[in-house]
Amino acid sequence: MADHGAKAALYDALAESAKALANGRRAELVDVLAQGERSVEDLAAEIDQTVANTSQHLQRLLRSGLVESRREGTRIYYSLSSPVVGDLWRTMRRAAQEHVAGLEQLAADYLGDRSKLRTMTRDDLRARLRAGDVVVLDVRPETEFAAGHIRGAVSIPITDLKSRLGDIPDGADVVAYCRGPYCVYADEAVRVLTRKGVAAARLEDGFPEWVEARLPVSGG
Amino acid sequence: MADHGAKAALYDALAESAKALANGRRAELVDVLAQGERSVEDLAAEIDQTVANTSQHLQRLLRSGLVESRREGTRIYYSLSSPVVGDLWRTMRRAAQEHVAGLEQLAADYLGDRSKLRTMTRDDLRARLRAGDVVVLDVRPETEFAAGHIRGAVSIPITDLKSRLGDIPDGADVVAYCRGPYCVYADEAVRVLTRKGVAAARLEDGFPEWVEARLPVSGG
DNA sequence: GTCAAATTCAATGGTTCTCTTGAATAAGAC
DNA sequence: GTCTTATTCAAGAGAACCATTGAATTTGAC
Repeated sequence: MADHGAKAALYDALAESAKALANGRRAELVDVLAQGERSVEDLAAEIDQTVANTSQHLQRLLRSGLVESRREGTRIYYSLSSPVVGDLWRTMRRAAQEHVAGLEQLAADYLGDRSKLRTMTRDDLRARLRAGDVVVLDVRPETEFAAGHIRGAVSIPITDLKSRLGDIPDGADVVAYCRGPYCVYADEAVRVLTRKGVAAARLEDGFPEWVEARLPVSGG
Repeated sequence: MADHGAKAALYDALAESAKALANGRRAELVDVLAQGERSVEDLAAEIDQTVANTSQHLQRLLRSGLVESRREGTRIYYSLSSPVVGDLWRTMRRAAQEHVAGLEQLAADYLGDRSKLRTMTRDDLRARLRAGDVVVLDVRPETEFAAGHIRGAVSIPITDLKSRLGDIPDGADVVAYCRGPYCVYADEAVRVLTRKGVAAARLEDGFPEWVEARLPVSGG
């Protein structure tokens, strides 16, 4: 290596994108931002941190170039700079899933017992959608649905589900989805629906993965 | 969020895979390991660090699960745990390329002026290989070639290139490749060949990307 | 202009990271 | 057993990271 300084500097810079995501709180932020843009206050509530701390994490992401911001009146909205950032987050999650010790236990601690929840793969759902014999339920907040959703899906935010059970046709077979594989909303929805006697399954992963697989979407 | 502790712990664990790569030296290590297993001493030389420091970085990678090790006599060989790790490294690099400020300059500082080097995409090379009118030159060290290479490629390590120019048929159109888009070997090869009057281009990226694209390989 | 709301800034303390140094281990050769 | 080689361990100093706190800034409403 003739000139190690230059090589080191280059690889340090390449590692910057990993550094930006090398923190649980920032990972949470990117996970939410993968659903669409959000204000600082909103994000702070999502990751259960103070606004000041959230702001600092966002600025770190901003400096790394992985996110962008725009001002609208007194609010500032952050969003992912490009789809590559979502790819990075998902790949990173996949690597952790496969290799990080103890991850399954932590997932179980947070999500509860998933073994009794029926799940469905993207391909299965795609086929069922073609056949038209399934109700696809988007249980994310309304704004995320508006920013983009699985084509043919119906929006009932998880917060409204109990009061809007009447919206679901009798005898329907429901598939619920939300933000991704570690999002609790779809799990919760399946539990609620099953208790009410509605046949329900959870899509294995969420909307961003559906987009990544180039399956049909609406909105946004 | 009912139980933020569990969510935070889960996302901290997901961020572990990013933390493992959130360091320039470890990025260099993974880049080399993507070519095949290596001993600690060997890796230390590659990244121009002390053996002790290299060992500590390797153990960090080991703890994260991204790499594995095996003992052979007095040597210990490290390797990537799975292809997902290579995916992660490449995705991370792509994200940095697209978003990290100043990266191009740092690349130029390390690699020198590439503007005069003819380049070729994977698809181009694939077509030329089918046509059979090109000599593909693997300029990585012999052991990396042995661990796997582009089908039909010839091995002339960059260190031997000047003394083995006779091995290259007269009038050949040469495409050189090495470890990846930030590897200097192929650049150097193209410069040497061009100076000697041999028509030469550099494959845009290296062997791991060729494998990732599921293009034909031999060996390993 | 004043006031309120959303966000950022600046300073602090505790934790983790990173490189260095020199000693300790493990395996093979003799 | 001794010696050599490859690797790891242990301790320490300086830097970077992260959550907290309270003040400062920016914008819009009035």
